[in-house]
Amino acid sequence: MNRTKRIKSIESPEMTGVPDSHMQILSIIRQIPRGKVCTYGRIAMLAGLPGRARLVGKVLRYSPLANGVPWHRVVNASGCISLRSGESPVRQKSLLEGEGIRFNLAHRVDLNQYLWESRHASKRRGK
DNA sequence: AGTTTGACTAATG
DNA sequence: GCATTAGCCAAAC
Repeated sequence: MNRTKRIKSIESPEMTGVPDSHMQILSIIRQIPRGKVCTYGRIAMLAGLPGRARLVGKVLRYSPLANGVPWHRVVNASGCISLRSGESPVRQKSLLEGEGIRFNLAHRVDLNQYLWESRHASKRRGK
């Protein structure tokens, strides 16, 4: 399957520069409900791109935030906010706190409590 | 065309 | 828990 191959011979001359993988990733992020977070790695996995966590970050960086994508609900595997240098994590933190998400003293969220696991799962995660 | 970089992560020590 | 390493891959040098 060609996930990075962009088809030139498509009916629409426009919008041919967006790889399928990016659309998949954005699609997953859009499903993160309010008050929950998801990790880069898990998003990649749900998008059918296991191991491509960095691609998720890249997509978010290049994607205009005007896409209705709840970018602020994406944190790293440690529950910390990962932001590009230059940007303050305060904004993302505020947005999450506004949804009822609490941060601990290490500025981390409790993934045990807030991680969105996409429908089913319901795996036993400690207590 | 080779190297570096990055909104990442799991595995080690 | 922190530092290092290795995998990852597309864009930027």
